[in-house]
Amino acid sequence: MATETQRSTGRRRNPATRATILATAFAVVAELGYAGLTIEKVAARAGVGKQTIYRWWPNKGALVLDAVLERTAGAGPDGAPAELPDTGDLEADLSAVLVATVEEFADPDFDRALRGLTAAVIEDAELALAYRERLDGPMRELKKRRLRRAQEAGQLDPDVDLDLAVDLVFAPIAQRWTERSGDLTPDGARTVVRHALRGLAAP
Amino acid sequence: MATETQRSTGRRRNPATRATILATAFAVVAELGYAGLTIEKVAARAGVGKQTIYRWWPNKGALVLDAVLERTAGAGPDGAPAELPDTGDLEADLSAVLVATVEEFADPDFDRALRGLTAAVIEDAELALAYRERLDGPMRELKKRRLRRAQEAGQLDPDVDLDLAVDLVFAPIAQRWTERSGDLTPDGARTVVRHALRGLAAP
DNA sequence: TTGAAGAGACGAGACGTTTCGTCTTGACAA
DNA sequence: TTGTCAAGACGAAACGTCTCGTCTCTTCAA
Repeated sequence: MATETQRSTGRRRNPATRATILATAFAVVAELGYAGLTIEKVAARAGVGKQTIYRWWPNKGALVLDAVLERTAGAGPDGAPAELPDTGDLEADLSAVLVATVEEFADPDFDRALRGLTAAVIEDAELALAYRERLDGPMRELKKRRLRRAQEAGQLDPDVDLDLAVDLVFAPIAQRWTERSGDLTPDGARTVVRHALRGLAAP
Repeated sequence: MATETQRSTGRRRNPATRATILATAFAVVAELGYAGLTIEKVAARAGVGKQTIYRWWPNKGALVLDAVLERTAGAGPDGAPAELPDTGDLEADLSAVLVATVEEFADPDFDRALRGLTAAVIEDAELALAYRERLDGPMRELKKRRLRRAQEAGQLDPDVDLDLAVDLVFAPIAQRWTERSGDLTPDGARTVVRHALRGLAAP
């Protein structure tokens, strides 16, 4: 999946081609959805041979994962933001993160691309592993770090499992997004954080 | 989607054929996943003409929704269970429901079928609407009814929105299932309920 | 009361189209 | 010499539409 660093003889891989393919894949999945995305379509639009795609990505899912990753990684300076905000006010910090997430979902391109990736991840266990390791995992780690500091500061139940805490804070909004079961508003996000934290507070 | 009650001339729809198609569709999606499910495959296995499927279902998604619905509906006597348990102990009642959900997910057939449906729902807004109206909505209504009684009994913050409360209690486990981000255990389910209810308790 | 006429469901499968993933070719860069 | 690249041919599979002949069921006139 394009993460090898092997030195070898022969012509080297063209990074511009890789970038073009990923940008095109993102555009296609944003426009037509995951089901509507076709390797042939991406190849044609990117002005690239099909084999050039098949050489580097085993299937649609891997391609879309890389395409989304390329976009979200662009948020931070060298990959991902190194740390979540920490002003000492846990509720405000988590609200800021969740509100930012809600605003990302409001972008139709990002919404459709992420929907495509999520649909693929649900069915494909192998892709789900790659997704966890490269997208969800790092983000979850940041959340856990922030919560751990709060826990050490006595703002959180010291016995609570941090993975559970992350789920309690972030899953309700994520779930609402996948199932389209309600509006996604900044206010709603803040209310979720308030109640979740109340449930996780030190006794 | 087979809910019309129009009287008309001509041969009537055969309920046995409908049942066979839905059972076959469930089996196929359980075995091969949503991406692996093909109308042709269902038709062949069910011993049915393709047109007989296309006549009644516009696409894969609608077919799988009906197939899953047919199964889950079989749980209750005349459709769905009319009410969630209400022993007066809110935490125990909700834990029982969530533990039952976790156990359903442990059935590989049900797991894969529901994964297929969820994958389709994420991408298809129209199918998502049908899913909400026929599967998620009725279940959510039961949950809200149970929570409303608790609210009236003073066990819950009277100002909290019931939809938010449902999400806070049930989304963490659901999210963990879709993303395969952790084990699904009865104990984990009970812990989620405990903390979620603490966050929703009357102040 | 009956029985022909019509409407629509059904199984079977042919049809043109699209996409799949593999493979080949010739140019080109390390 | 080795590997990347664009281009596209290739057979297999599934798509969704259609036509066919058979079968039930309703309607209506005799």
